[in-house]
Amino acid sequence: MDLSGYHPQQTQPLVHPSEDPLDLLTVEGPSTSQELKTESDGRPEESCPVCGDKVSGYHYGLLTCESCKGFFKRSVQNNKHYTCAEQQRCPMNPWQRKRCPSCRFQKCLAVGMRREAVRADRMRGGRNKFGPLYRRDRQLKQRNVCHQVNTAPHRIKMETTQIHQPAASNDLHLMDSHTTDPLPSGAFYPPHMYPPGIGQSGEVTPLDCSFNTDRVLTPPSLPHPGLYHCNLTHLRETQDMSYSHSSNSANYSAYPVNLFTPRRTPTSSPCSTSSSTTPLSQTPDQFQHNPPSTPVTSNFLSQLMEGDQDESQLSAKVLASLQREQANRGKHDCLNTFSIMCKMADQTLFGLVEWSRNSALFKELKVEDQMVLLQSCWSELLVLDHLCRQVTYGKEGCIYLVTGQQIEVSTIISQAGAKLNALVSRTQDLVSKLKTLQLDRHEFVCLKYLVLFNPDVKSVQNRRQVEQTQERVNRALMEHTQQSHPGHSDKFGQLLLRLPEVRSISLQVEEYLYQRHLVGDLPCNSLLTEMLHTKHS
DNA sequence: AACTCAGGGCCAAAA
DNA sequence: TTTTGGCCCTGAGTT
Repeated sequence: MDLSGYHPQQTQPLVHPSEDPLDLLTVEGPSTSQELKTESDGRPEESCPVCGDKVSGYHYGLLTCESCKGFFKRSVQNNKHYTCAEQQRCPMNPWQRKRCPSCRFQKCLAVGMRREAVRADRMRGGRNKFGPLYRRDRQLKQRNVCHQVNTAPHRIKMETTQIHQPAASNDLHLMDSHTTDPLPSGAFYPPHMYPPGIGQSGEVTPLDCSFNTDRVLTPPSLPHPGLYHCNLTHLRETQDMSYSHSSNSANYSAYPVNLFTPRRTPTSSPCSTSSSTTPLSQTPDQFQHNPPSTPVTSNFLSQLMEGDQDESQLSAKVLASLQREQANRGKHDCLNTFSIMCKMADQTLFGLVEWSRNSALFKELKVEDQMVLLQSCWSELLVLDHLCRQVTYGKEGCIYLVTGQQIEVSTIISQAGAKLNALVSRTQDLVSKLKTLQLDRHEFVCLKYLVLFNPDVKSVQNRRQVEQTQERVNRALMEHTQQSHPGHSDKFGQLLLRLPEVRSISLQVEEYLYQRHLVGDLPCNSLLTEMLHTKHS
């Protein structure tokens, strides 16, 4: 047993800016984040993502040690059901892995080991269906090692490709983009370039999956120990994290390490969705409503509005990302609906993190406080962002996606499971209430700030500063609502009353996503997954 | 045909 | 007695 190199929290991210087509296949799939060391002969020597022991080869979808291979095999073959005597947070290392089979098995699943790879017929020998992916993964690793040797340290780690199972039934249809969409999707995709499953204007595009039953296999190598028990404190320590990589690769593994790294120039981020200079003509009329305000409030509100996300840019970015993902997969290997939704959410989340990072108020905080605040409210921001989109663009009975596409709520209800249905219903109820309140862009931005600057978050160091900012935003929101809707004296109070519901929905979203993650449905190494892990670790 | 390597089985050791 | 984990066998896929 070689533990000399076991450092669960330390990963050496790499980047491999090759022009090799293989790179295109790798850029958006879940990454291989297992720790990667280099032996003297240049072969990669990795630690098991479950327990950190020495890897013996690819087993059931990813590189693991012999011990976890055997454990996983026995657990699946014997249909074991373990129960954790603690709080399902047992430490997993070579010395303690035997203590709690429940946590061990959960972690096996969480890091991406595949039940399907354990043969029901118990036939020995031969190769499984993951063979080509193991090979590709290995090639990438090898190249990463070479590149790591030849280039500077602290780069973004290469990713592996995703593999696909035959499409499930229960097709879900996406409706075409809205007629008043901020970004006509057709403008970005000539017909022949349209990724399968991504609707084009005027078409009804089937997606080969359902919310409930679809399963796309995760890649052979998934998260690393540092991800499973991650905290994001390593983010700010990482140097030389170039944002530019996400422009052509949307490298998910790049997100976490990039979040709190100072950017070289304000314009260097292709992912930036901020656009104080973006013409408002791209936004709906209701968002252009800019009532007269007192100079003080007006200035502060203007400050808050700076860097507000531009829907068209975000939409373009997400669409482009999905297109790349699908192009990398080939026409017979479509993303399923749930994966598409996750990727949309992931991109949106990245945009929200960018938004906060661009905020002058947020930048005044210590990096540590920025991290804990974002870790605390990311799902609320996502929910608010979704609500804002529905109130602004959504039609009755439809859910408007960040890409400009729409899904009929009835379609979702008919195909999704109970939990997702409950979530959709709750959210749609809230959308109705907010539509009644006629929220404008300023008010949504204020709500986002109120959620972000939450002085109640544990371990905030400069609580006073957070509190003061929240109070300022609160005041600005109050004055704005009074001035913009003088006939609606209680609008301010009504808005604040919606926040607990936002909070509650966001927690439900987190719970739902985490459960799907545990069964391997969530794309690994997304910012989404990272945030989920941070909260659950 | 030889080689590769991932899944399965075996069994001594550990719990 | 059950579980673990290292080692070896098997055989489909690759060279």
